[in-house]
Amino acid sequence: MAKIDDVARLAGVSKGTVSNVFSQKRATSPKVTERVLRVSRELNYVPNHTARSLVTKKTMAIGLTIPHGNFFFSAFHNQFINGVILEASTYGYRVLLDMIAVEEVKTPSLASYPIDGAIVLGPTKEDRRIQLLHQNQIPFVTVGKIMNQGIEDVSTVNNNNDKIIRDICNYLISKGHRNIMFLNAGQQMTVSIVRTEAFIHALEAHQIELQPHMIHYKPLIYSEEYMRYGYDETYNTLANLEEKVTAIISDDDRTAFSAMNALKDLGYSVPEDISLFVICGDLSMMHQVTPSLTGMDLQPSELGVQSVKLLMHKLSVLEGEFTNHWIVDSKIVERDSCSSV
Amino acid sequence: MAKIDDVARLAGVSKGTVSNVFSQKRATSPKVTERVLRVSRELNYVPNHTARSLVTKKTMAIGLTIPHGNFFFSAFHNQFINGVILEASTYGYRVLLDMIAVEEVKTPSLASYPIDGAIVLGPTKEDRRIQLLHQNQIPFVTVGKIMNQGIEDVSTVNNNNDKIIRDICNYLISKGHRNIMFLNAGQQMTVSIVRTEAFIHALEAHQIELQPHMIHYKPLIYSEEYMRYGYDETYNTLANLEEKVTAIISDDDRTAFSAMNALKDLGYSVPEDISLFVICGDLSMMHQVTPSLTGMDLQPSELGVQSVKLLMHKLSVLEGEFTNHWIVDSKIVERDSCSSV
DNA sequence: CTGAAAGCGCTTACAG
DNA sequence: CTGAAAGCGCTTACAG
Repeated sequence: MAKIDDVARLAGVSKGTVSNVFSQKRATSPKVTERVLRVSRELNYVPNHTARSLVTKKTMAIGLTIPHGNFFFSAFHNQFINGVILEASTYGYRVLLDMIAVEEVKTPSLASYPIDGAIVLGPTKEDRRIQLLHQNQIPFVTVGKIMNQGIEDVSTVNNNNDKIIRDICNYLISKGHRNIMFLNAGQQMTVSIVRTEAFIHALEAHQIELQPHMIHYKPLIYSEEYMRYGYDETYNTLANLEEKVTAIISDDDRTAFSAMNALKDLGYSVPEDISLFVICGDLSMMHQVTPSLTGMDLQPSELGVQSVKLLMHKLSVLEGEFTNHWIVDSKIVERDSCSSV
Repeated sequence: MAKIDDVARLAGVSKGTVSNVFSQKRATSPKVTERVLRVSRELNYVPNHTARSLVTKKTMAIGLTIPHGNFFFSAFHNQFINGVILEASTYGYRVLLDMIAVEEVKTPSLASYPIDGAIVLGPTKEDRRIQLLHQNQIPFVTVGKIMNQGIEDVSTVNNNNDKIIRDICNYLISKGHRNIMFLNAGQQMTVSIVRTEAFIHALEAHQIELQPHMIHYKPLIYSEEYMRYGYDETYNTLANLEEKVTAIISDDDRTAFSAMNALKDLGYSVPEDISLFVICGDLSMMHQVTPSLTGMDLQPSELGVQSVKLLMHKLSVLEGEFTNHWIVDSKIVERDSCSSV
């Protein structure tokens, strides 16, 4: 690989000048620019990214930290990541994918983390990733609320999960449902905690008392229960509960399908006997299946874009004012899986 | 951030020694090791990754290049990426996600690409990404066959797509199907080309002549047709074709759902009237829906693991012999969507 | 087992 | 607009 000295020598200029034609930080005369570029092309020269990083102290990469161990990509995450990559590339940033154990204390890494900033997906209570980032003074933004971290003023991009659950509950209650089962996300995620509170409040607002066994949490991904989540909860709850459940709120499409299977085995059909609402599902899945599934549009791609934007502000690559807490809109998309009782 | 000089001074040793206790490349006495480690902890010191990279000429990152523009993560890709990340972390490697335009000639990047090697997902004919990698002398392995690249001896990890299609066809033909429609992947992908050939051969082997309009290709992702792929092809073909289609092979679960919607609108049911086979779908989706979908297990996670292993061999981090072409097994998983005619 | 010194390939004040 | 020189924070022969 040709290096800057080779180009400088052959073009008859100094290294500094070669550097400038590539970085564009100082103007170079047209003649010199053209000559340097030509020589560079001949030698197949391209500035060494690492050497540049060492002096600029920028890696031009952001980390996307995905909770490892209790997580699996869903359509939501796919779209989110698409948004992140596309937006990051706008600023010349690349995306480093990283799974960090949320809880286990691993042996500290042997070297500093080669990123300028990070995006933390799906924070949990007392999330270790956040502690690590904070400790290493790496700017970051979380996608989702943080809790119990003892860190001030963390930048966050998020849906309004409180409002989402209230909207869903009001939607179902307005259709006459009063016995609503909630298949929530994993218990360790802060989003689940927010949702549960909102769920209880929404019911209370309509004088509905929360029945036991009406809120369930997604098991850890590698557990035996994981693959049966949705089915077991639905089957057991509907088979045993005194009061009849008439609506189910499901965290994602997979869980919804699983629940529908249980309903089928119990002899119920959707939406005639039971209404089904999916919070976070693949749009094309949701409308392709029968019945098509009513759900929320969370704008995952927009969440990705906004989290990159916020991070770029923190890294001062984006100028101007910004809010530390950005909310991405969401709205109900009605399809065929919810009906009135 | 503390640097190696600070630690060396405070611990009363040379920088070289500090370097050695962290890199473990040369032994250090217990006393010195302990002292250096203690000081490092006090100063919150961790070796600078970039500085190290500059001299070792290793970034300890591999790139995962995803075709941009005509691509969307599916469950297959999720599991694949999971395999890649997990296996890569075994060797201390991180994964840089990258979407490179497959065809457009973008302005050349302003700096070298900070990866030691790359994995190319879903190669197309005359794939630009492969040319770029080859040109920049970055070791890479493709997941999928390459065609028309003019490059010798490219390392490849792949399913045996020829065998997969033959197996599927034989499976369907053994159930009496002779009019089989094939909803293939995107036309530009090499996998589609291999599959189409195999499809034709499999039919020929049973003296079945390929009817027109029996092979379709997935449109580019941002096209208007994309969202209707599966539905339109199924509807139009079944409504207009003289001979009745009795089985459909679908590239993925999304397309299968789409096709099922068309079948419903046409008054056909699966598997009574039409059999449906999914090549590459989300296992949990496949068995959660009704009817559960018969399909192939492609072992995407294993594909990810093996492509990292092969790349590590090329980077000489893994010793010993290796084959340049690794095939990952696949097998039919029977569920409820295929029946005999 | 340890140290002193050169060097990895750039960028960046500084000077002109 | 350009150049000479120092320096980014490490690792690595070389020597002992």
